Amino acid sequence: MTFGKGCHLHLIDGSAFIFRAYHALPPLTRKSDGLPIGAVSGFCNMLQRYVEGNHGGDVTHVAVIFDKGSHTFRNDLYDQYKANREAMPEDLRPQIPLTRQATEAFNIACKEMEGYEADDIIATLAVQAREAGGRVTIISSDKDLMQLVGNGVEMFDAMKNRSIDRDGVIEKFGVGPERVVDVQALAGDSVDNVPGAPGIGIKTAALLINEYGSLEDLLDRAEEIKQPKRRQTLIEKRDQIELSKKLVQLDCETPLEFTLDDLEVREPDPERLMEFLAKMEFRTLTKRISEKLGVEAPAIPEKTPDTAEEGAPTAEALPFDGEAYECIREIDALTPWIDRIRERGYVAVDTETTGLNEMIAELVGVSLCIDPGKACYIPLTHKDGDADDLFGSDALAEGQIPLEEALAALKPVLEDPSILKIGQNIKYDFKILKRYGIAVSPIDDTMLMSYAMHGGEHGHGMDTLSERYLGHTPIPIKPLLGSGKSAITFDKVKIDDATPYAAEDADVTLRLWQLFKPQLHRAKVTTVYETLERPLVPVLAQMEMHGVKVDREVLSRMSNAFAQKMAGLEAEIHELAGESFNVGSPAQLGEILFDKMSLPGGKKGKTGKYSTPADVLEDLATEHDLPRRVLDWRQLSKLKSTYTDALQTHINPDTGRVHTSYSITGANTGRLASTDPNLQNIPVRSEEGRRIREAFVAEPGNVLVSLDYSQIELRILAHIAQIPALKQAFSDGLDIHAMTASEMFDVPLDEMTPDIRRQAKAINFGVIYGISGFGLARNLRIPRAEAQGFIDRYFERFPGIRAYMDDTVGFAKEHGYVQTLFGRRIHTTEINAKGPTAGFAKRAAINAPIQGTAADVIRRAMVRMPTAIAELPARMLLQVHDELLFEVAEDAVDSLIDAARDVMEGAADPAVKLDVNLVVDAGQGANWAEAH
DNA sequence: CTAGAGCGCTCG
DNA sequence: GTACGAGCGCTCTAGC
Repeated sequence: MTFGKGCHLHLIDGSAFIFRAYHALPPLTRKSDGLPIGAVSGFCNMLQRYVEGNHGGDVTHVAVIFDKGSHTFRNDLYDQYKANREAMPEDLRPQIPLTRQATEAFNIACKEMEGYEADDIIATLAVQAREAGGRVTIISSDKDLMQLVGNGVEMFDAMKNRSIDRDGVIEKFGVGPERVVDVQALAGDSVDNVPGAPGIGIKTAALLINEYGSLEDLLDRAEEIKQPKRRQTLIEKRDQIELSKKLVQLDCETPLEFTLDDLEVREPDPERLMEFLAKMEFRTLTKRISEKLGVEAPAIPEKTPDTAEEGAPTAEALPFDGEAYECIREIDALTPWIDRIRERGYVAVDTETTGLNEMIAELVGVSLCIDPGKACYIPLTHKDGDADDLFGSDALAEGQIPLEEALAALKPVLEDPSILKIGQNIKYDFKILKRYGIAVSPIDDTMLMSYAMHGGEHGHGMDTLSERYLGHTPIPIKPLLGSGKSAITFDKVKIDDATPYAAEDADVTLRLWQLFKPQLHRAKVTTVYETLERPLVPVLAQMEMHGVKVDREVLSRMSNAFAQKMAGLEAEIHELAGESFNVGSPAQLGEILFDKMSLPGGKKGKTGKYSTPADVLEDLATEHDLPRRVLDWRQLSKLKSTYTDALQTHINPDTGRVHTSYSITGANTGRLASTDPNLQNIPVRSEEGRRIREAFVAEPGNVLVSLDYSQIELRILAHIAQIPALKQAFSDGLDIHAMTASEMFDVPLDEMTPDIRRQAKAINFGVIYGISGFGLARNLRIPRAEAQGFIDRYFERFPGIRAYMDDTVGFAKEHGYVQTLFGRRIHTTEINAKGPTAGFAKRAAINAPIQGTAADVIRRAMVRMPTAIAELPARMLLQVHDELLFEVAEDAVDSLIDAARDVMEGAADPAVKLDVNLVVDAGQGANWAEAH
C-alpha cells in the first residue's frame, strides 16, 4: 500500500523505550548463562502491549527508530554537545543489539542511521508523511520532538497514557510547536548540554518569543529589552544562542535509505517471534504470546542451578501457586527450613495473629520464604474450628508444633546478626515477636522501600504493591475471617485454609524485596531508606510498646462534667430553637438556622445539606444566641467523645498505659502518623482542652519531659530559600513574627502590637503552606485585596521566597517530585494537572520540602536518641511532629534534658550544614499539661 | 446490620 | 474553588 491520504504512521522512539525498560526493572539475567536481559524483557513487554493495544486501530504504517553511533552532525557544530551524558551502564550495553532483534522478531520495521539521532529520522519521516497527506503519531514523551506537533502530527506519551497535541505543547513550552525551537534555543538544555542563554528558562524564553514573534526578531531587537541583565545576555551571547538553535532544530532532511512504503504494518511471523522469545528464555511472555497467536510455545530449558546467580531475580515471574506452599506441622519439617535460611542468609517472615493490636494480639502462626514460590506456613495456636462446640473451640487443633518448641527453633535465626529478616511492615511482626521474647534483627522492610522510592505515588500496603509490581492480587483475608459481628479471629481459621493465605504473604514479600532492593540505589534513595526509614522501626516499636500512662480517673471525672454541661446546653439550644433536634447533626442544625430562623450565610454541600462549620457559626453568633451555644456544645462533644471517652478504651488492661501505633509511611512528607489512638492531636490550644493532658502522667518518682523544636519550619525555610533577614533574625534570637511584622508594616519592634504581630504570624505560616490571597484573607478575616497586598509586600521584602516557590514548582513539573535537604523524594503526581487540582498540587509541592525536611530532622534525632540516653533512667514515649515526650526519673531530669537537647539540636549534622541554628525548648511536670 | 461518604474538629 | 500535613467520632444513607 502506497503511503498517502488516509494512512496513519506510528513512529516509536526506541531508545526511550529501552531506557524506560532498563530503569523500571531489576537487573534480570538469563537463567542459562547470566546474560543481562532486563531491558530486553521490558522492551518486549512494551512492544507486545503496543501491538495488543493497536489491534483493530487505524494504524497502517509503523516503525521503531533508534539512535546509532555517538557522533552526529551536532558534535561537529559544538564539541560539548551531550558531553556531560553519563556513560551507558555496563549491563545495558549488550542489550542494545538485542532490542533491534526483538523489534525485527515482532516484524516491525526497525530503522536507524549512522550519524543521525533517532529524533532526526522521526522528524524526516513525520514531515514526509504529513506532506503525503497522512496522519502521524509519535510515541515518545521527549520534549525535543514537540516541535513536530501539529498539522496531523501528534505525540503519545505511553507512560502517562495520554496524547500531546498542540495545546499540550503550549502547556509545556508556552508557545506553539513552530516556536518550540526558539524557546529551547534560549532556555538551553542541561541534559543535552545545550548552552542557551544563561539565566533564561523556559518561562522567560516563552515570554520573550511571544512578545517579539521569533528568535531572530528578538535578537535583532535585543536593544529594546528593558531588563538590563537580560538585554546584555541576549546581545553578548547571540552566537551561543544561535548555535543552540541549530543544536535543538531537528533535521527534517535526513537522507533515508528507505521510504514510507517500507513501513507498512506487517503481521507477526509466529515462528520467528517464538524463536526469539525462547532464546531470551522469557517464559511468561512466550506463553502469553503463543496463546494470542494460537501457536505452540517452544520448550525453554529449566535453569541450571550452578550458573544462576544466587538469589538473583529471575527474568520471568513464577506464577503464584497456593498449592505449592508447605504446611509445617512437626519439628522435623521445620529443621530443613532453618538450615536453608542459614545457608542463604536472608528470609522473608510474616506472622499471623488474633488481631491488629500488637500489644494484645496473640501469635497464631509464622510464614517463611526464601525463594519465590517456595514458602511455608507454621501453624502454632490454631484452635479447633468447630464453632458449635463450646469446649472444642478453645482446644488447640491437632498437628501443630508446640509454640515454645517452634519459637525456640526460630529464635536463633530471627536474632542472628548475619541473617536478614525481610518483612512487609515489619514493625508489626517485630512487636509481636518481641512479646514472645524474640528480638528480630537485622531487618529490611518492603513497605519502607516502596515509601522511599515511591512516596506520593501510591499507597504501600501489600495488596497495592503486589498488584502494581508483581501483577498479582493476593488472596483476600475477608472470606477467611468474615466481617462485622460474625467475624472470627485468625486462630479459628482452618489450617488448610490459612496455609495458602499466610505463606503467600511471605512469598509476595520476598518477591517485592528482590525487586526493590536493587532499585533503591538507582532511585537514589538508599541513604534515605537506610538512615531515615529502616532504623526507625526498632525505635518506634520500643516507644509504642512502652506506651504512656493515662489516668483513667481523671478522664472519667472530666467526661461526667462534660456530659452535665452538654445536657444543659442542649436544653438551652432546644429552647432557643423552639423544637427538639439532634445538635450533633449539621444537617438538622442547618435547617433550624437557615430555614426556620432564616439566618444568613447558609451554604449547601455536595450532598445538598447545609454546612455549618465553626467560622460560619462564629459569624452568626452576633445575630443570635443559639450559634454560640452550639459552638460550646460542639467543643464539649469533641472533647468527650474523642478524648475523655475514646481514650479510656485504649488503656491497655495489662500495662495501664496507652500504646499508640506510628505509621512510618502514613504521611507523604515524611512525617509520622499516629493511630489507635492518635496521640498527635491531643488538645492544647484551648484552656478546657488542654486539661485533657492532665490525664497523661508519669509513674510515681518520675516526671514527664517535653522537648520541642522552636519554629523549625520557618528556620528551614530561611535556609532553603536563603532569606538573609530571616536567617539574621534567628541568629539574633529575635521574635520571628514580630520581626516579620516590623519589616512588613514599618513598625519598630518596641511599638509592636499583638494584632500586627498576629497578622505577620499568619503570613509566615501562609508562606510555608504555599500562600494564596484567598487563603490568607479567610484566615485573617480581611478582604481578599488587602490580603493580596500583604503577600505582595512580603514578597517584596523577602524576594527569595518568590524564587523558592517558583523554583520548587518548576522542579516538580520537570521531575515529578520534590526533595528534602536529606534527599527524601516526595512525588507530585498531580503537578501538571489542570483546574483547581493544579493549585492544590503546587501548594503541596511548595510545602513538602519544608515540612519534609523538618520531619527528617526529628527522625534523625529519634534514631540517635536511644543510644544517647541509654545510661539514663529515661524513656522516649511520644513524637508529635516537632516535639518528643520523655518519662524520666525525677533525679535524672536535668541530665535527660541536656542529652536529648544535644541530640535534637544537632540532628541535621553532619549530613546537612544548616545556616540557622536549631533551638529546642524544654518543659517538665507531673503531667503532659505541665510539661508542655 | 454494615460499610462508606461527608462533616466537623483536634493537632503540628 | 484554595491555605500544608494528618486521624477519628458522629450522622446519614445505600445496600444486604
